[in-house]
Amino acid sequence: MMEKLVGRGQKKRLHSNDEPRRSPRKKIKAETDEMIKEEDGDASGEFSRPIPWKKIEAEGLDCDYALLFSKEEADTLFQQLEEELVYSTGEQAQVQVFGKVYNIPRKQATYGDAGVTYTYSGVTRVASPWTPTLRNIRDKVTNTTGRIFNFVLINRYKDGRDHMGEHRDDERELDPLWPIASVSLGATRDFIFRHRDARGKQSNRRIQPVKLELANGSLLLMNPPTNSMWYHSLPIRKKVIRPRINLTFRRIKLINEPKS
DNA sequence: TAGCATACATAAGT
DNA sequence: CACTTATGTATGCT
Repeated sequence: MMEKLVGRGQKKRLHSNDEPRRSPRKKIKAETDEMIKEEDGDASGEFSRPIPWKKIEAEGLDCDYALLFSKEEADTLFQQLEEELVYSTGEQAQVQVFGKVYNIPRKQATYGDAGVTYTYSGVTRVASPWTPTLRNIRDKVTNTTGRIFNFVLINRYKDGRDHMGEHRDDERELDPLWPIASVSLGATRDFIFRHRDARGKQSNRRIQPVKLELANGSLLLMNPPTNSMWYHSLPIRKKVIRPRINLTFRRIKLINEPKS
């Protein structure tokens, strides 16, 4: 149970087949340098603020990454959320997988506009009303991306043992043409994408996984068709001892008039 | 080495 | 009926 911690270069492990460092200050890492392009604050673009974005691309994968909050801002937001948020308990904190019931290895909460619901592994959750801090973060994301979101799924990982298995966010109630905006607060965690055709034993395709570090105060935009082509996961990292709160802002289609 | 990371087999319901 | 997501186990890496 106890950690032996002692920081032995946690960051380096992401570079497995290492090459000479061409850009030592990169805040995120991918398998190849080609996947990441600097897009330093082109304010003439569709984004309203000159934040340095990084583009992460692979076959069918399209993400934008930026540091949205300073460390001080992020730490404050984290503490405010720790006081404000109420996480699911009881049955709402369990998942039924293949007939077996498991406790979710993390904590979850759902907030959003009135009337929005979200179904995850057969369990429907109702969005609680936005809290002040969530509104702040949501508005910052909207101002930065030009996108409006009506829902946020929050996952809290108390340490590196809390995790999330490989999955796609491709629920039917999600607008497939809308990006998902993922805000990270607290401990840095590894984040792994795997192409859907590169899973399992007998997949002919050898598409390398894309590995990122999601830092305190960062925003990761997952643009279509990333979420249908790639699975993602937040793997166990036993050396991580601090908590992380992740907020994934989404657009949920209102299910008033479902198509038969 | 011991411990960690990763890949895969596996569970039964929709 | 293809797909689901967490756990357990095997194996490789450092």
